[in-house]
Formats: sequence, structure tokens, C-alpha cells
Amino acid sequence: MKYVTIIDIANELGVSKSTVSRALAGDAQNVKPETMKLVCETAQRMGYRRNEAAVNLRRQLSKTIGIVIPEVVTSFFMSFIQWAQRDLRQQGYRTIIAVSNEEVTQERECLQMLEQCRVDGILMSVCHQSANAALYQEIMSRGIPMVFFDRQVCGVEASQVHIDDVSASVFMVEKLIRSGCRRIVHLLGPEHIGNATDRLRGYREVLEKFKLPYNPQYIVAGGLSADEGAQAMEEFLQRGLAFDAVFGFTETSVLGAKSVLQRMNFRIPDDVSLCCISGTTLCTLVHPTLSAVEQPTEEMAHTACRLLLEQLATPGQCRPQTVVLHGEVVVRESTKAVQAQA
Amino acid sequence: MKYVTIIDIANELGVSKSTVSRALAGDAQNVKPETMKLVCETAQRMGYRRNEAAVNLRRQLSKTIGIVIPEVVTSFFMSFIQWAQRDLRQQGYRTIIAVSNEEVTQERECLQMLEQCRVDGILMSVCHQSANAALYQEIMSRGIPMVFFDRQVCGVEASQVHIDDVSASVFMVEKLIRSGCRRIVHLLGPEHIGNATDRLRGYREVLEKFKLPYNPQYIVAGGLSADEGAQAMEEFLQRGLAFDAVFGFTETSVLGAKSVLQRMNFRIPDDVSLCCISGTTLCTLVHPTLSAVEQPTEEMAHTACRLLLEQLATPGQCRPQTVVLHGEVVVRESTKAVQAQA
DNA sequence: AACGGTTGCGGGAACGGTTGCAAAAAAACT
DNA sequence: AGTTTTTTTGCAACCGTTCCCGCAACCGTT
Repeated sequence: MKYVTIIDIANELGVSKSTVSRALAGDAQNVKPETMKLVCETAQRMGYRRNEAAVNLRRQLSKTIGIVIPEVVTSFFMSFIQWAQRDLRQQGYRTIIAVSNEEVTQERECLQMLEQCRVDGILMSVCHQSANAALYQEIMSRGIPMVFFDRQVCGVEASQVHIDDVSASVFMVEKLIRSGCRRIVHLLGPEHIGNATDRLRGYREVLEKFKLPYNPQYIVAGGLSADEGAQAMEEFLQRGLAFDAVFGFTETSVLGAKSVLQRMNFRIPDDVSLCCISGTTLCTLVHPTLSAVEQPTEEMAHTACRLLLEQLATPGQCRPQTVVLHGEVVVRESTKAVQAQA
Repeated sequence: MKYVTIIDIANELGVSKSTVSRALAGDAQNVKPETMKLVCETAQRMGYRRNEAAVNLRRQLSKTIGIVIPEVVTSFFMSFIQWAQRDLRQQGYRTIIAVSNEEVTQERECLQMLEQCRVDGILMSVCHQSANAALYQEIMSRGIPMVFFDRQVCGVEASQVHIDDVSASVFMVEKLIRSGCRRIVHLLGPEHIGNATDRLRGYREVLEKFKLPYNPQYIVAGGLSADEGAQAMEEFLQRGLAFDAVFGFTETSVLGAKSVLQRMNFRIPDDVSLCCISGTTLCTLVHPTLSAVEQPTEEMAHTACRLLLEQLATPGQCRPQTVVLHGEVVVRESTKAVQAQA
């Protein structure tokens, strides 16, 4: 239970703790090579582990970045974290992960915890586009840079990185229409997630462009989870309306809808085309594989880290900037081929 | 960039920092109710955030548990973390998550980092059954309790919690045989994961019990990922052997195999039954839904936390204990119904 | 021998909280 | 009023590390 400290090492060797500290820090300027070697070996031998708490306290910074994500079900956030951790670690930063579980109050607790741990910066994907906006501002006003990724946040002057939801939607829905679909159901995302509005807007833009009627009956709240998606699908089926495609806010909800349809023996894509935005590897694991606008996860992580690291390097200097990435439409088996020009 | 400290609050109110500290700690014994109220309000107003580093340094403990997981692709570990976090938070513990990416050296770095952060205990799922065993021992000998979950670890005297892989295997394979399958391919897990051996043993036991021949040709190294599973499946198909079922070490590898089979128009389960151990929600999202022995994720998390918390409560007292949980066989669409008794 | 410069090291004050102990203040007894 | 008891507060040490400052030893130069 007792950890070895630099004082223990100092006593062991009959030198001062300053020397030990310098030796372990590799300060070649101020410590003789032999001493350095001796100290490091003794530290190794005695099983010394630096006490981060002491370092943080003294240095007034933690070399730690907090990452807040809304959920751990989809692989997107997990994969984002993996990329981000790699980038951050390369710059000597640790990461501490907090999950808000899509709940505003839990999100607040997460942020408070991160502040207590004196994180140097925060990468954040919000669970509500505006509910905690004031808190974000407060944190940033204390000098802790935040970069928001994936989910857009409203009314906060901060760096953001997300995909162009409108055009992602446009691309995907156009693909559907060009493949012959005319009555497209949209599984709408939760209204408190800004991206949902944009994706719906893209959907409507395409209908307009192709002079197709917009019928609100074809819009169902599909939530985020597979269960919600399944429920939404059943709800729509109740309405008894003809349809030939389902375009979903997110992967999981479409997969929920998919299982409902397959259970009712709809053929995919012959009877119904399926597609969504924000696809991950999951899309390739299901059958038929799911057409989707893929999140550029790696790029998003790189960008978010870059924006954050820039702010950390030049405190208070950087103006917030928003980077909009482009998702890649990947057509797979769940949508029909684009037909020859009519 | 400057945080408010208890000294700032003390100066503001003209009291000592001891009083502020006690007031914020809610020490009703030693501080007048009015003072307490005043201090708390001022702290609130000034935007005070306790410095965890200072507390940890003074208290010689961090109230933090480290969780090390091998990967972030499958939802199992994510979901485990979520449950564990809930239990631990209830007892006042924070969590810090580290990912070893299935690499022994990265796992060592993770553990070193956790030690530096002076975590009070570690929940761990290893990436190799024995490679870092000495390190685990060393950590535990320093008085940091570790509990190993899901993946078994060899040659270490520590608490573990995992499912009964042999009987899980037995149950699943028996189901296959009772549903009429006779030539069952097994996608073997990596040899450095102890559970793989047990699952293979279960497979063999059933064959023996039913007096079916064991043919090593039907065992293919299926790895962990979907890609590896797909590759293994193709490798097996090359052999040109007849088969009517695939039983896999894990979900993802079977899903990889599944996409290969479906691309080649095998009907599931009519031509080939599919099933695996260690299924998560993913099994219900694919089509046809996948029969599997489900991980009792929640129970495993509860148990692991309980074992760890017990050790934390009575330092050095608890003998290591191994808890073996039972997975639940969930039959879904990818396997045929069990036939009437022959 | 005296000089400035470099090198290598030790002393000690921070960093922000907690906590045992003593002292002061307030309350409750004679 | 004085005494005891209780409540409330302040003092100071401490946790492990960093880092500024100062000291001594040694160097080569004059």
C-alpha cells in the first residue's frame, strides 16, 4: 500500500530529492550522467511510480483531456475515442472518458468531474443541442478549451467539427430517388439533436428538387436505438401508406426498422430500400449490408484533436472555428442500383 | 485559467481555509450551520471546483478505479463499463478507462498509467492469458486489488469472474446436434485467450457424448474480428468439406463468416446453422438473428465490482475468489428448431 | 593567486486541500 | 459571577513533486 517516493530514492542514495527529480525528468543540463543512470536504475529497482496527483498539483495542469460522449452502444464513439486517444497520447496527453447516457443532468456531472480533475481541455459530443450551453460557456470562460464533435451545439461560441448533414442527406436521398424510389419514409432523429433538423432539411430539399410531394405522414420519430426504430416502423406500418424506402437518421434505428420489415417478409431492397446516415462497421455486418453515409470517424477525431491542441498551444488566442467534413455515401446491398437515366 | 481555491473563499469571507474545507465537506459536527451555508453559497457563486489532485495527494488515495479492456469494437466491453461505472459511482469511485488494443505492450503502458494515477483498484480484461502475469502480481503485491473479468488469466492468484465456457459451449453445440446438425465447423478463438481452449473443449465433449467423430479439419482459427471470421470461413470452404453448422468463438467472427456464407447464397439456417458464444445486442440486429450464449454482462459487472469493493473495504484480508457465471443460451433464427426426440 | 564561468547538487517554498490539536467563543451549568 | 462544557474556529503539519535560488567545486584564463 505504500508507494516509493523520490524521497525514498534520495535517502537510499544519499542525494537530495531535487537531484532525483531532475534525474528522473532527464534533465541532462543539471545532473551528471552517472548520477542520472544511478538514480534511474534505483528507481526502477525500487519500483518507483511517479505520483501524478503531486505533479498535477505542482504543475497546475494535468496533461489530461476529457472526452464526453452520449452513449456507448454504437461503435462510432468508441472508434472516435480510439483515434483521439492515439493523437492525444502522441502529444503527451492522457484521456479520461465520461458518458452522459443521453441525459442532460448526467452530462453536467461529467463536466463537473472533469473540471475537478483539472483536465486541460475537453472533447465533447453533446446529448442536447442547447440544454447545457451556459455551462459550456462557463467552462470555456475559465480557460478550458472545448471542441464539440459529431453533434452540433447551438448558441455556443466554440470550435466544432461535424459532417455536413444537409448534403449527406441530399446525397443519400437522391440515390434513393435515382434508383426508383418515390415514397420514402424518414426516421427522424430526436429534436434535441441539431443534426436531426439538418438531415430532415436535406430530405425535403431533394423532394423539392425532384418535384415530389412532401407528406408529413412519412416522417416518423425514430429515436436513436434499435428499439425506437422498430417501434417507429411499426407505427408507420399502422398508417397503411405505401412506401418503397426507409431513410433513417442513424444506423441503429434503421436496423430496428429493418428487423421489423424482415420479420414481415419485406424483401430488401426489392420491396423496400434501406439506408441511413452515420454508418459504422455495423452496416457491413448485417444482411443485406446497409447503404449509408459513413462517418469519417478517423478524420473527425484527427480534426477535433488538432483544434483542441491548437487551442492548448496558444491559450486564449484561437478564435473558435467550425470544420465541416463530408461523409462518404457508401452504396451497399440494401438499396437498389441507380437506374439508367429516365 | 485561474481556478478558485478554498483560500480565495476564505479570504473573501475572512475565515480560515480550515473552516472552508470543513464547510464544503459538510462536516456539521464542526461548523456552524450559518457559516456552512455562507461558505457553500460563496463557493457556488465564485465557481469553486475542488482540486482532485490536491485531495488525492493528501488522502493518499484517489477514489478512482481503473478499467482495462482489450478492445472497443464489440459492445460487450462498453456495456460492461457502463454497468460497472454505475456500481462504482454509487460507492463514490470514479473510473478511468484504458484500452490495450489486444496488445501486450500497450496493456503494460495502461497499467503503468493507472499506477501513476494511483488508482485504488483495477478491473481488468486481459489481452493475453499469461504474458503480463508477473506484472499483475507485482501490482497486487503493492496492495492494489485487481479483479479479472471475462477473459481468464493464468498463473495469477487473483479474483476472477467469467462464464463457464465449457458448459456454454456444450449447451450451444448440443442444441445444434439436437436440431439435426452433424458436421459442425468451429471458429476457434485465439490461442492466447484461455477461453478459446475451454470452448473448444466443450465442443469436443459434445461430439464424444453423441459418439460423433472429431475431425480437426473442422476447426479453423477464426480470430476475433469480422474480417478474421470471414477469412476463416473462406479458408474452410476451400477445403471442400460438407458442413451444416458453424459454431464460433465469438459474435463478430461468426458475423464475418455469415456474410461470406450469405454472399454465396447459403440459406440460414436451412443450409447452415450459425451460432456463437458471447453474444450481445448485435445478435438481435442482424438478419437472421443470431443464436448465441449471451454474456450475462450486467451480472458480470456487478460481480466484478462487488469483488473489487470487498477487497477495497478489507485491505489485504480477502482471499482471491473466482466466480463462474452461467451464460444463457438464446435460440434465435440462425439455428433450426430442436427436432422431436429420435 | 585571483578571477569569472560552468557544472552538479541541496535547501526550501510552493501547489490546494485535510485534519489533529489547541484556542477562542458561546452556551450551560453552579 | 465563576466554572465547566460544548461548539466553533484557527494554526500548522502534511501529502509528493517541481523549480527557483544559492552554494561549492572545478575549470581555464590571466
